[in-house]
Amino acid sequence: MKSEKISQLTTNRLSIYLRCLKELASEGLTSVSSDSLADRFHLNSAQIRKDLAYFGEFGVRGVGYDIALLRDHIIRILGLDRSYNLAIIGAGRLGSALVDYEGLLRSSFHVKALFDVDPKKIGKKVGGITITDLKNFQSVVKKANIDVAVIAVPANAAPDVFEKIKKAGIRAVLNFAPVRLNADDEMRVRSLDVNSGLESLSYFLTERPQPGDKPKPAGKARKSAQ
Amino acid sequence: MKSEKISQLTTNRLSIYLRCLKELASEGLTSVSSDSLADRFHLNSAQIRKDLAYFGEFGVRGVGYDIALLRDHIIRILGLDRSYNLAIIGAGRLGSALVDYEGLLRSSFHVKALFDVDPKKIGKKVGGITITDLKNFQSVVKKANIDVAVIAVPANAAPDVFEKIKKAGIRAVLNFAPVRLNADDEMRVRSLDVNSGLESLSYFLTERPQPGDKPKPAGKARKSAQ
DNA sequence: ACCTGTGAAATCGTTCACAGCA
DNA sequence: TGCTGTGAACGATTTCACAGGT
Repeated sequence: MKSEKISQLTTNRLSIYLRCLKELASEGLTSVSSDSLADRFHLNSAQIRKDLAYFGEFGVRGVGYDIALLRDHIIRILGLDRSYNLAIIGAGRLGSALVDYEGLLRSSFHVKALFDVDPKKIGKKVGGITITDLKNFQSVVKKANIDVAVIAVPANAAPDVFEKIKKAGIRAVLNFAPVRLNADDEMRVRSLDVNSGLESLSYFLTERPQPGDKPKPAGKARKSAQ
Repeated sequence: MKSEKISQLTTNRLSIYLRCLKELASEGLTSVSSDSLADRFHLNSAQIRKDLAYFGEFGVRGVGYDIALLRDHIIRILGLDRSYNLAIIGAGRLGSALVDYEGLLRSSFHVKALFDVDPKKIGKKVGGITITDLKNFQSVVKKANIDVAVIAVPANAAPDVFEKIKKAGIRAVLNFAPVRLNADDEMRVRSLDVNSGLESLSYFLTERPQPGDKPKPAGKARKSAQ
């Protein structure tokens, strides 16, 4: 508990716990122990306790956690007790889908701007948001007080867009393009990348006969079949 | 080296290395050292070497790695040298966007079926794929030899859809719904969850004054201010 | 009796540093 | 000399197991 650094693994799990607590709350439950929470959602109870302990003592020994209370604590810890303005770059199918994604409606995140470079799209509306020319990115971002940029453009356009985001001083990026974006320490990029997801599934489906009967030497021409 | 278990972190990085190698190859380069690869893409060269070493000796001491060769090795390791049939469940904006997502076009993954429950959608086409009634899931999955299911339905529908996927014997799932799906060991679920992504950004943006000056005891009523 | 919070142990992952090959 | 492959050191994360509240 001292002022240690909190690992990202921990905060990602807080996000999961929050979702679980919301589900329990919606069932009308009021209290839960780390064990029952773990059983129900396939988590580890010691880890739940440890994760929470980094931030305070939210439970009562012998009793468990008050669901509503713990939920609100996690909301505060994650910074979800305020609202964030999003800008989406790329008004293709994905970008448009995000504008009125149901999950965003009840959340702390609100789409305030949608950009594209296609003159045929600029000026049109998607879910109440007018598509703006990417040329005006910087000024619109300032005016709308954007906190988070969402990259929903094709891979080849993503690096340029990322530079624009950097220049505009936006510190948080959600990236859907299948590219590596090199962020400095001032920024945080989260990539939700369909390809990586599928590739990891591919590895899982590839039943390796043995994970360790590998080909041997490298070299360009096999020295001889011998 | 020995038949150790390969960590998921390693295979995820292979996916990244693959992307990097493709980029280098497209620039006409033929050879690269772990150091230059690391510099260029902000990776760690020792880690690259170690990750690769789990699967074989792909490099040449004093020289480096042959880009095309290493790329092909990783493709084989990840099981990307064959093709996979996808079924997408949910023909909303997200599901439809995925059907002709550019990233999928040049990949090993091919959308073979698209399901929905909405009678108004069933029978219509999206990017060459006819939307099928979810009722026929099991039989269509068998006929089309589906390897991977993609969940693109609202959160409340996701658990039922997941059960259907399980019953149909599909072992790999890409989940876009913001819910926890409890997979057994036979299955692998990868969740690409917009909400978790945003919540992790939210934590990052929440400048904690000190990560460790927490509230203290819990308990319902403070015993006294004393 | 029950359940949290937490040191200590165990496990897992990363980085170092260098032997050995081209 | 240059760069890989790899034990060994280090660091991070998870799990155990129990002291201490209620």
